[in-house]
Amino acid sequence: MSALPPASAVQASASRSYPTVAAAPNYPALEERTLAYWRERDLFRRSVAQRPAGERGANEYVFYDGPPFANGLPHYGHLLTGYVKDAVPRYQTLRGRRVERRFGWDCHGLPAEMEAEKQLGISGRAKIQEYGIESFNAHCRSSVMRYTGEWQRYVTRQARWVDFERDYKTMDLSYMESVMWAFKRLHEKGLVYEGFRVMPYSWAAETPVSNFETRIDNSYRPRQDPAVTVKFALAGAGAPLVLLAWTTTPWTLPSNLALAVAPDVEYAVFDQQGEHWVLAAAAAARYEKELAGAARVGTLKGSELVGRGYVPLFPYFARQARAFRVLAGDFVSTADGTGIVHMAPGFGEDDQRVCAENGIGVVVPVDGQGRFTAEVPDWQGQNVLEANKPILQHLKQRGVVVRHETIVHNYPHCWRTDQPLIYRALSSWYVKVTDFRERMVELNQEIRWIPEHVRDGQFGKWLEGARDWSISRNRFWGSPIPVWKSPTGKIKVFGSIAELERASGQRVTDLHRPFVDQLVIREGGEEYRRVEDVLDCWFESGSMPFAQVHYPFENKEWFESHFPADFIVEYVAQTRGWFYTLMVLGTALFDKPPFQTCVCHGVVLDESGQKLSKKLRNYPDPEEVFRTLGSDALRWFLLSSPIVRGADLQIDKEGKAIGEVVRLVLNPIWNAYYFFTLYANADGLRGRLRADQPGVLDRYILCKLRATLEATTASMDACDLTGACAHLRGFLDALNNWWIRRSRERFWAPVTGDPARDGDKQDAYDTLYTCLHVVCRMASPLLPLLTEEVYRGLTGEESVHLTDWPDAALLPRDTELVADMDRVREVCSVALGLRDEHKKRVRLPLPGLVIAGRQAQRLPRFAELIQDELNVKRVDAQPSFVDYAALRIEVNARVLGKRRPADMKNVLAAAKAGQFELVGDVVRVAGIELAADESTLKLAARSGLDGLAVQGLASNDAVVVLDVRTTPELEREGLARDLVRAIQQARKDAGLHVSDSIELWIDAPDEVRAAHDAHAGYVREQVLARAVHFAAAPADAHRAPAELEGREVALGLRKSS
RNA sequence: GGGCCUGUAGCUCAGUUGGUUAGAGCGUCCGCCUGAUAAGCGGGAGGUCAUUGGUUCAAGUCCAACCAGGCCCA
Repeated sequence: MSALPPASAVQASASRSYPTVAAAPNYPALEERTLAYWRERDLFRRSVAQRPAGERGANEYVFYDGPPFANGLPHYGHLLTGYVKDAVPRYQTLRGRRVERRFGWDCHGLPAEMEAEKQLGISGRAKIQEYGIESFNAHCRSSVMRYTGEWQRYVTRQARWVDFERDYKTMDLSYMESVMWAFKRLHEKGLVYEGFRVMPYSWAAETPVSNFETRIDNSYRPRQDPAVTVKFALAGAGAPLVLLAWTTTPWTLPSNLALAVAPDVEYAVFDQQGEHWVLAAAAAARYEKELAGAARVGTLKGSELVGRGYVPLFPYFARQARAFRVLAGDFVSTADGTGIVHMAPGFGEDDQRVCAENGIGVVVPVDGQGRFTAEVPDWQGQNVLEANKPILQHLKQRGVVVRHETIVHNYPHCWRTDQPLIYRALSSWYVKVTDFRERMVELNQEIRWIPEHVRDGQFGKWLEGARDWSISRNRFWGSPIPVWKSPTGKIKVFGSIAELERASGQRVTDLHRPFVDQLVIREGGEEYRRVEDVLDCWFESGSMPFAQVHYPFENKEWFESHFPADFIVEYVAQTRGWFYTLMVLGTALFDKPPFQTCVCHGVVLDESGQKLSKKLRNYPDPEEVFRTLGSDALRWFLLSSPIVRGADLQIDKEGKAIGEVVRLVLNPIWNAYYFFTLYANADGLRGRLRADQPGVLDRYILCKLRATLEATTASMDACDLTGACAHLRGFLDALNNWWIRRSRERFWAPVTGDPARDGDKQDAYDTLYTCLHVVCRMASPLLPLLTEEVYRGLTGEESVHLTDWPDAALLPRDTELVADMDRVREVCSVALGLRDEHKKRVRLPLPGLVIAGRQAQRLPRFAELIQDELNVKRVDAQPSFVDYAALRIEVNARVLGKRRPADMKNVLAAAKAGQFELVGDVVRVAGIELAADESTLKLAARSGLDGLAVQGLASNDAVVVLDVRTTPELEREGLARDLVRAIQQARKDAGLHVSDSIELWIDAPDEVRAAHDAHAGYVREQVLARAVHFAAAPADAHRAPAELEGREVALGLRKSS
């Protein structure tokens, strides 16, 4: 295998085993080097290429890229999605799968058009037509790709591997042809129709928006609107009955054609100065003021009102057939308003439906820009929302307004123009989603959602309530609706360019408007012209599984083996967007769920829970984070947080939390690597990949490594990146803060030639090497840049991303050892606590430690380790702790609870109070004899013994007894260690290398000299002193004053040759 | 009005099929340690597990109601 030296090892000398590693690396610089290296080596492509696709793609892991719209710069949300889109495929690649990753661009749609309008300084459909659709679309085409360079830079910098060259664009001719095909297939299946229906409409953008476009991206915002109650006078004989109706859209009153009541609701009649006002009895309390002085004179069921005619409020549509009657409405509630609903079928969904059921037609006296038409001459040309005021004024003058107030409610706004939407009847093309809704609900059960609740919650519920999807937009920049109409209303639908060319007799090289509009089809003496609309761009994003490969015109087999996707990811709101449109088209066209695993991540918020906003600048600049902390830190920060499981994530403005990742994750890996190379180079040794080391410490960490690997594998298999991060961090702690700490001396032990000692040294190298080797591969999807640097430095191989995921079977499994060692760590922790409490510094040796308890017998093999860690002269184990502590009984509630539930209260209370009998092995509590597995004997509390410090373990089944009685010899030894420590610090301050020998001067009180003399060999060996002088240091030596337990010491040292 | 999610230490979050004394990281204070580690270790302070009821021998955990926040839908 060819192996260039890693970038950081350019100056590595031949005699060294490993590159010279910086103690404190500049991560961003390191990342830039690695990115350049990947590029030079074409590693992404090769990492994909080296994995076989398998028979009909059997070995492929299929990933779909949700197309972003490149009209703005990427923000944290995109970066997060990008990290997930990268980490999962990297993992699967290491697992041996082939994972193609093609970048996609969303090009069509309103955002592009709005941007173009802004740039061209024109606004509105009329202006665009005046400007020319051809030039307008040409402008869209170029402006839509404006930020692609920026995107590519961000995506590359975040170390996301994705193919920008074989990308797909929704505006490509091949893509659009596939979309056209999809439309025709739906039409053939009878799933497309043209209808005249009320839908959300943006008068500012002059286009309808689909029901789910209004739901994405928080388009509902508080808005102030008038809320008025107006009087409708019932026609006919008898007392003048007046119905009170409530509305927040006074501008729809001129189009009123009916009133609706709930048939089962009780309506009250009040006599108000001769008029008989009618409103729901439940609503009367809300009108206390208006009804002041009015007497309730009667009660009517809603059904009694149904069918009654009333006097039109306005003259405009007074002659409308069957209109101006009271209808029964199933949607009428008394929760707000009067329980009587004014109906304008042109401007409300319920209104239209109920009116249609009662044979009342639709009137829409409002034009495309939201202005009244000539049908309402009094306000002709006025924007309907602005007309609210004059209309109200007019009605007030006529005395029909009972109440006028202002309310603030959540109202949908156009996501592009920020203007309030209106509801308005329009002609539009629909996908008959309601026809196969049930099937979508079924297929949804086959999808694994992360988080799980999305399946039956947000997404499942949405599917159950799915409505027909309006897919036409009367705009310009988009895929055309491939429908041609004749003057007599006959239609032709085309599903390919070839069909279109045949029918029109013209070459077709572009499906965009206006070219496609010029194609006229003459047949049967009629001229067919295309309906003007273009497709909702969401139809195109939902088409990406097949349109990206120009299916079915090309790549038929490919598509069939690459649908559905194994994995997709986007933020959770895409349940209304991309996830949904994929589902609709996947079900309608192929009767399959379009993806098998879907990760829905949450939203990145600032530290106070606000959405990130460019205006507020309430988040750290991503580029700045890349420049100062690096991409891996940001990646880990995001992937390790619950945001990947759908929760929200708060990010502080300074990016402190990202900096912590450097300290807590990156540095530990780097430091272990640094430590390894430092000594390996000094010793001229290399580490080997092996796992049969006999020492308990090595075996422990290798077992721990295996457990970590197994857990991480399971997490990654489940796309649980957060879990994987947690497992890895746990391991790093054990490796750095236990294994390395306990093993340091093995590394700096001199090479002796004695096989036993040298073998242990090699074991240490091999263990650390193996751990790092496995960690790098395991962490490579989560820290692709850092692990690349470390892995290459360690192995000399080309790339960690070309290797395989480690095999757990090659590592030892010994759960008992792991449990024992974790217990040893706890013993040490407790003993250090005792030392602290008794003010016995660790450098001061203590005579001994006793571990007492049933499990203690397992600990002798760790005695040396403990002795070393705690600086005690001996470690003993005792099977029973009765000599050191009182006992109490701990009831195993789970077990006993099953057998004697009713007695639990008494037993537990007695046990807690320490009331129990112990006869031999039999425990009796509160008169009940407990079986062996129903209780455990534990320590009650620590009890001090003379000269002994005692403390129980957290499990309370063993006790640590530290002998804290010191002797003059021990004090001397402690002092000698203090001396060594001071000299080591001086060495470090003098800038000496760990292997430099020194000449040493000590100017110190007699006690220090005595301590030194008693341990002279130890001191000299520890500090690599060739000679020690008890005198003041010469002028050319490095001098260091020190204080040893209150004694002033003047040290001097000089590197000796 | 409805659905989904969340509410646990100053902050960010874990908390198994209900089981006795609710944890971690960060921050903070004190101490220790330091030939890899702008690091590490030990300890202290910091909690009415949002609230209220219920089920149960036993509730952070299950149920109901309610409050607050987020998302989604009316």
